[in-house]
Amino acid sequence: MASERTQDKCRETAVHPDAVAACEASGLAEPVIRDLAESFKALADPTRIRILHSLSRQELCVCDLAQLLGMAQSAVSHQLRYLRTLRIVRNRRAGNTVYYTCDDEHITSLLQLGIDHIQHVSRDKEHTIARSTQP
Amino acid sequence: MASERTQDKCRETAVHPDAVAACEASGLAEPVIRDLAESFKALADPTRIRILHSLSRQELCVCDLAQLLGMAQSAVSHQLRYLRTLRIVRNRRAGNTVYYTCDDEHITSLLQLGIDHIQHVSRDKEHTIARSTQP
DNA sequence: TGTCTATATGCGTATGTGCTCATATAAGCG
DNA sequence: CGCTTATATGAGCACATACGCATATAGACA
Repeated sequence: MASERTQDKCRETAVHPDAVAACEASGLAEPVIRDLAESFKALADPTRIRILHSLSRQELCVCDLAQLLGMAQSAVSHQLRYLRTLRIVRNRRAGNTVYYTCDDEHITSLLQLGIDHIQHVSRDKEHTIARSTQP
Repeated sequence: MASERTQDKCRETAVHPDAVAACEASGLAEPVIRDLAESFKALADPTRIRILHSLSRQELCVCDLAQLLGMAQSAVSHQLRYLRTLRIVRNRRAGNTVYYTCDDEHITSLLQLGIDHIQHVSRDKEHTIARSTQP
Protein backbone atom coordinates (compact mmCIF):
# COMPACT_ATOMS: atom_id res chain seq x y z
CA MET A 1 0.00 0.00 0.00
CA ALA A 2 2.71 2.45 1.01
CA SER A 3 0.34 4.71 2.86
CA GLU A 4 2.37 7.61 4.17
CA ARG A 5 5.86 7.34 2.84
CA THR A 6 6.20 11.05 2.44
CA GLN A 7 6.38 12.01 6.08
CA ASP A 8 8.99 9.47 7.10
CA LYS A 9 9.12 10.89 10.60
CA CYS A 10 8.26 14.37 11.74
CA ARG A 11 4.71 14.30 12.96
CA GLU A 12 2.75 17.47 12.56
CA THR A 13 3.93 18.48 16.00
CA ALA A 14 7.12 20.13 14.84
CA VAL A 15 5.81 21.75 11.72
CA HIS A 16 5.14 25.47 11.71
CA PRO A 17 1.93 25.64 9.69
CA ASP A 18 1.97 29.41 9.24
CA ALA A 19 5.48 29.41 7.83
CA VAL A 20 4.72 26.48 5.58
CA ALA A 21 1.52 28.11 4.38
CA ALA A 22 3.37 31.33 3.63
CA CYS A 23 5.93 29.44 1.58
CA GLU A 24 3.26 27.52 -0.24
CA ALA A 25 1.58 30.77 -1.14
CA SER A 26 4.73 32.24 -2.59
CA GLY A 27 5.85 28.96 -4.06
CA LEU A 28 7.12 28.63 -7.59
CA ALA A 29 5.16 26.79 -10.22
CA GLU A 30 6.45 23.40 -11.26
CA PRO A 31 7.38 24.30 -14.85
CA VAL A 32 9.16 27.41 -13.63
CA ILE A 33 11.23 25.32 -11.27
CA ARG A 34 12.02 22.85 -14.00
CA ASP A 35 13.14 25.54 -16.41
CA LEU A 36 15.15 27.21 -13.71
CA ALA A 37 17.01 24.02 -12.87
CA GLU A 38 17.59 23.43 -16.55
CA SER A 39 19.09 26.89 -17.01
CA PHE A 40 21.33 26.64 -13.99
CA LYS A 41 22.41 23.18 -15.03
CA ALA A 42 23.66 24.61 -18.28
CA LEU A 43 25.97 26.80 -16.23
CA ALA A 44 26.90 24.13 -13.72
CA ASP A 45 29.90 22.76 -15.58
CA PRO A 46 33.36 24.29 -16.04
CA THR A 47 33.55 23.39 -19.70
CA ARG A 48 30.20 24.93 -20.51
CA ILE A 49 31.04 28.02 -18.48
CA ARG A 50 34.16 28.53 -20.54
CA ILE A 51 32.32 27.90 -23.79
CA LEU A 52 29.52 30.28 -22.94
CA HIS A 53 31.83 32.92 -21.62
CA SER A 54 33.80 32.83 -24.86
CA LEU A 55 30.75 32.71 -27.10
CA SER A 56 29.10 35.56 -25.27
CA ARG A 57 31.96 37.74 -26.44
CA GLN A 58 32.40 36.60 -30.00
CA GLU A 59 31.53 34.06 -32.58
CA LEU A 60 33.85 31.06 -32.65
CA CYS A 61 34.09 27.87 -34.62
CA VAL A 62 34.31 24.44 -33.03
CA CYS A 63 37.99 24.29 -33.78
CA ASP A 64 38.64 27.57 -32.00
CA LEU A 65 36.82 26.36 -28.94
CA ALA A 66 38.66 23.05 -28.91
CA GLN A 67 42.00 24.82 -28.98
CA LEU A 68 40.88 27.43 -26.49
CA LEU A 69 39.74 24.84 -23.99
CA GLY A 70 42.51 22.40 -24.74
CA MET A 71 39.94 19.72 -25.26
CA ALA A 72 39.10 17.24 -27.96
CA GLN A 73 36.82 18.43 -30.71
CA SER A 74 34.38 15.68 -29.89
CA ALA A 75 33.95 16.82 -26.33
CA VAL A 76 33.34 20.38 -27.46
CA SER A 77 30.86 19.25 -30.07
CA HIS A 78 28.91 17.25 -27.51
CA GLN A 79 28.63 20.24 -25.21
CA LEU A 80 27.63 22.45 -28.12
CA ARG A 81 24.88 20.05 -29.05
CA TYR A 82 23.69 20.13 -25.46
CA LEU A 83 23.61 23.93 -25.46
CA ARG A 84 22.00 23.96 -28.90
CA THR A 85 19.20 21.72 -27.69
CA LEU A 86 18.49 24.20 -24.93
CA ARG A 87 18.59 27.02 -27.47
CA ILE A 88 21.37 28.70 -25.57
CA VAL A 89 23.72 28.78 -28.55
CA ARG A 90 23.09 29.09 -32.24
CA ASN A 91 25.22 27.99 -35.16
CA ARG A 92 25.94 29.24 -38.62
CA ARG A 93 27.59 27.31 -41.37
CA ALA A 94 30.23 28.81 -43.62
CA GLY A 95 31.60 26.22 -45.99
CA ASN A 96 33.24 23.62 -43.90
CA THR A 97 33.30 25.47 -40.65
CA VAL A 98 30.45 25.97 -38.23
CA TYR A 99 30.41 29.10 -36.14
CA TYR A 100 28.66 29.28 -32.81
CA THR A 101 27.26 32.21 -30.92
CA CYS A 102 25.48 32.67 -27.67
CA ASP A 103 21.78 33.07 -28.28
CA ASP A 104 20.31 33.54 -24.80
CA GLU A 105 20.82 36.84 -23.08
CA HIS A 106 19.31 35.53 -19.88
CA ILE A 107 21.95 32.88 -19.57
CA THR A 108 24.74 35.29 -20.33
CA SER A 109 23.47 37.79 -17.78
CA LEU A 110 23.23 35.03 -15.19
CA LEU A 111 26.76 34.02 -16.01
CA GLN A 112 28.00 37.58 -15.84
CA LEU A 113 26.32 38.18 -12.51
CA GLY A 114 27.93 35.04 -11.16
CA ILE A 115 31.31 36.16 -12.39
CA ASP A 116 30.89 39.59 -10.86
CA HIS A 117 29.92 38.14 -7.52
CA ILE A 118 32.72 35.65 -7.34
CA GLN A 119 35.39 38.00 -8.56
CA HIS A 120 34.26 40.63 -6.13
CA VAL A 121 34.53 38.57 -3.01
CA SER A 122 37.09 36.09 -4.27
CA ARG A 123 37.06 33.55 -1.48
CA ASP A 124 35.76 35.64 1.38
CA LYS A 125 32.18 34.60 2.01
CA GLU A 126 31.02 37.89 3.42
CA HIS A 127 33.07 40.58 5.04
CA THR A 128 30.65 41.00 7.90
CA ILE A 129 32.51 38.33 9.80
CA ALA A 130 31.47 38.31 13.41
CA ARG A 131 34.76 38.53 15.19
CA SER A 132 33.49 38.17 18.71
CA THR A 133 36.55 37.07 20.59
CA GLN A 134 39.44 37.51 18.26
CA PRO A 135 42.25 34.94 18.39
CA MET B 1 52.31 7.17 -26.21
CA ALA B 2 49.29 9.36 -26.76
CA SER B 3 51.26 12.22 -28.23
CA GLU B 4 48.67 14.78 -29.31
CA ARG B 5 45.37 13.62 -28.00
CA THR B 6 44.15 17.12 -27.34
CA GLN B 7 43.68 18.19 -30.91
CA ASP B 8 41.84 15.09 -32.09
CA LYS B 9 41.34 16.62 -35.51
CA CYS B 10 41.25 20.26 -36.48
CA ARG B 11 44.68 21.23 -37.66
CA GLU B 12 45.67 24.80 -37.14
CA THR B 13 44.24 25.58 -40.53
CA ALA B 14 40.74 26.21 -39.32
CA VAL B 15 41.54 28.03 -36.14
CA HIS B 16 41.14 31.78 -35.96
CA PRO B 17 44.20 32.75 -33.91
CA ASP B 18 43.11 36.32 -33.30
CA ALA B 19 39.75 35.29 -31.91
CA VAL B 20 41.31 32.59 -29.80
CA ALA B 21 43.92 34.98 -28.49
CA ALA B 22 41.27 37.53 -27.59
CA CYS B 23 39.35 34.91 -25.66
CA GLU B 24 42.45 33.70 -23.92
CA ALA B 25 43.18 37.25 -22.85
CA SER B 26 39.74 37.69 -21.34
CA GLY B 27 39.63 34.17 -20.04
CA LEU B 28 38.52 33.36 -16.52
CA ALA B 29 40.93 32.01 -13.96
CA GLU B 30 40.66 28.34 -13.10
CA PRO B 31 39.54 28.79 -9.49
CA VAL B 32 36.94 31.32 -10.56
CA ILE B 33 35.52 28.86 -13.03
CA ARG B 34 35.49 26.14 -10.41
CA ASP B 35 33.67 28.28 -7.89
CA LEU B 36 31.25 29.45 -10.52
CA ALA B 37 30.36 25.91 -11.53
CA GLU B 38 29.98 25.00 -7.88
CA SER B 39 27.59 27.87 -7.26
CA PHE B 40 25.47 27.15 -10.31
CA LYS B 41 25.44 23.48 -9.46
CA ALA B 42 23.85 24.32 -6.15
CA LEU B 43 21.01 25.87 -8.10
CA ALA B 44 20.85 23.17 -10.74
CA ASP B 45 18.38 20.91 -8.97
CA PRO B 46 14.62 21.39 -8.48
CA THR B 47 14.71 20.30 -4.85
CA ARG B 48 17.49 22.69 -3.95
CA ILE B 49 15.80 25.51 -5.83
CA ARG B 50 12.67 25.02 -3.78
CA ILE B 51 14.63 24.77 -0.55
CA LEU B 52 16.65 27.89 -1.26
CA HIS B 53 13.69 29.85 -2.49
CA SER B 54 11.85 29.04 0.74
CA LEU B 55 14.80 29.67 3.00
CA SER B 56 15.58 32.96 1.31
CA ARG B 57 12.21 34.19 2.55
CA GLN B 58 12.14 32.81 6.06
CA GLU B 59 13.70 30.49 8.53
CA LEU B 60 12.31 26.97 8.44
CA CYS B 61 12.99 23.74 10.27
CA VAL B 62 13.74 20.48 8.49
CA CYS B 63 10.24 19.26 9.20
CA ASP B 64 8.70 22.31 7.57
CA LEU B 65 10.77 21.81 4.48
CA ALA B 66 9.93 18.13 4.28
CA GLN B 67 6.23 18.88 4.41
CA LEU B 68 6.56 21.81 2.05
CA LEU B 69 8.39 19.76 -0.56
CA GLY B 70 6.39 16.60 0.03
CA MET B 71 9.63 14.73 0.44
CA ALA B 72 11.14 12.45 3.03
CA GLN B 73 13.01 14.10 5.88
CA SER B 74 16.11 12.19 4.92
CA ALA B 75 16.19 13.60 1.43
CA VAL B 76 15.78 17.13 2.76
CA SER B 77 18.51 16.59 5.32
CA HIS B 78 20.87 15.33 2.68
CA GLN B 79 20.34 18.40 0.55
CA LEU B 80 20.69 20.66 3.55
CA ARG B 81 23.99 19.08 4.38
CA TYR B 82 25.10 19.66 0.82
CA LEU B 83 24.12 23.33 1.00
CA ARG B 84 25.66 23.65 4.44
CA THR B 85 28.98 22.34 3.18
CA LEU B 86 28.96 25.04 0.53
CA ARG B 87 28.09 27.60 3.19
CA ILE B 88 24.94 28.53 1.37
CA VAL B 89 22.67 27.81 4.31
CA ARG B 90 23.19 28.10 8.03
CA ASN B 91 21.47 26.31 10.87
CA ARG B 92 20.46 27.17 14.39
CA ARG B 93 19.43 24.70 17.05
CA ALA B 94 16.44 25.27 19.35
CA GLY B 95 15.74 22.28 21.52
CA ASN B 96 15.73 19.39 19.18
CA THR B 97 14.53 21.34 16.21
CA VAL B 98 17.04 22.77 13.78
CA TYR B 99 16.20 25.89 11.86
CA TYR B 100 17.79 26.69 8.55
CA THR B 101 18.31 30.00 6.82
CA CYS B 102 19.88 31.09 3.61
CA ASP B 103 23.34 32.47 4.27
CA ASP B 104 24.60 33.49 0.84
CA GLU B 105 23.23 36.61 -0.71
CA HIS B 106 25.00 35.92 -3.98
CA ILE B 107 23.19 32.67 -4.42
CA THR B 108 19.82 34.16 -3.57
CA SER B 109 20.34 37.02 -5.98
CA LEU B 110 21.32 34.59 -8.71
CA LEU B 111 18.22 32.58 -7.96
CA GLN B 112 16.02 35.65 -7.97
CA LEU B 113 17.47 36.86 -11.25
CA GLY B 114 16.78 33.48 -12.76
CA ILE B 115 13.22 33.54 -11.50
CA ASP B 116 12.67 37.03 -12.85
CA HIS B 117 13.99 36.10 -16.26
CA ILE B 118 11.97 32.95 -16.61
CA GLN B 119 8.76 34.41 -15.30
CA HIS B 120 9.12 37.47 -17.46
CA VAL B 121 9.55 35.81 -20.79
CA SER B 122 7.93 32.51 -19.99
CA ARG B 123 8.48 30.83 -23.34
CA ASP B 124 9.55 33.69 -25.58
CA LYS B 125 13.24 33.33 -26.18
CA GLU B 126 14.28 36.87 -26.86
CA HIS B 127 12.30 40.01 -27.25
CA THR B 128 14.98 42.54 -28.04
CA ILE B 129 13.80 44.52 -25.11
CA ALA B 130 13.98 48.20 -25.88
CA ARG B 131 16.45 49.83 -23.56
CA SER B 132 14.35 52.45 -21.90
CA THR B 133 16.24 55.67 -21.42
CA GLN B 134 14.96 56.11 -17.91
CA PRO B 135 15.51 53.63 -15.10
C1' DT C 1 17.08 5.98 33.55
C1' DG C 2 14.20 5.09 29.35
C1' DT C 3 11.38 6.68 25.67
C1' DC C 4 9.93 9.79 22.30
C1' DT C 5 10.80 13.10 18.72
C1' DA C 6 13.71 15.83 15.42
C1' DT C 7 17.57 15.63 12.78
C1' DA C 8 21.91 13.58 10.77
C1' DT C 9 24.31 10.24 8.21
C1' DG C 10 26.45 5.74 6.17
C1' DC C 11 25.36 2.69 2.58
C1' DG C 12 23.17 1.02 -1.52
C1' DT C 13 21.25 2.01 -5.92
C1' DA C 14 19.18 3.93 -10.00
C1' DT C 15 19.93 7.50 -12.88
C1' DG C 16 22.58 11.28 -14.93
C1' DT C 17 26.79 13.21 -16.90
C1' DG C 18 31.10 14.31 -19.25
C1' DC C 19 34.40 12.42 -21.77
C1' DT C 20 36.80 9.16 -25.34
C1' DC C 21 36.78 6.28 -29.28
C1' DA C 22 35.19 5.18 -33.59
C1' DT C 23 32.62 6.50 -37.20
C1' DA C 24 29.28 9.25 -39.90
C1' DT C 25 28.04 13.44 -42.40
C1' DA C 26 29.26 17.37 -45.15
C1' DA C 27 31.73 20.55 -47.64
C1' DG C 28 36.07 21.87 -50.32
C1' DC C 29 39.46 20.55 -53.74
C1' DG C 30 42.49 17.76 -56.92
C1' DC D 1 35.28 10.59 -58.63
C1' DG D 2 38.41 10.11 -54.41
C1' DC D 3 40.85 12.51 -50.69
C1' DT D 4 41.10 15.80 -47.00
C1' DT D 5 39.22 18.64 -43.44
C1' DA D 6 35.56 20.26 -40.13
C1' DT D 7 31.94 18.90 -37.51
C1' DA D 8 28.38 15.65 -35.60
C1' DT D 9 27.02 11.63 -33.33
C1' DG D 10 26.32 6.81 -31.36
C1' DA D 11 28.28 3.61 -27.98
C1' DG D 12 30.59 2.79 -23.89
C1' DC D 13 32.73 3.87 -19.60
C1' DA D 14 34.04 6.10 -15.25
C1' DC D 15 32.26 8.87 -12.17
C1' DA D 16 28.88 11.86 -9.81
C1' DT D 17 24.32 12.53 -7.68
C1' DA D 18 19.78 12.33 -5.55
C1' DC D 19 17.11 9.63 -3.10
C1' DG D 20 15.46 5.71 0.16
C1' DC D 21 16.41 2.71 4.00
C1' DA D 22 18.21 1.83 8.27
C1' DT D 23 20.35 3.61 12.02
C1' DA D 24 22.84 7.01 14.86
C1' DT D 25 22.82 11.24 17.52
C1' DA D 26 20.73 14.72 20.39
C1' DG D 27 17.63 17.00 23.08
C1' DA D 28 13.02 16.91 25.85
C1' DC D 29 10.47 14.84 29.26
C1' DA D 30 8.41 11.08 32.13
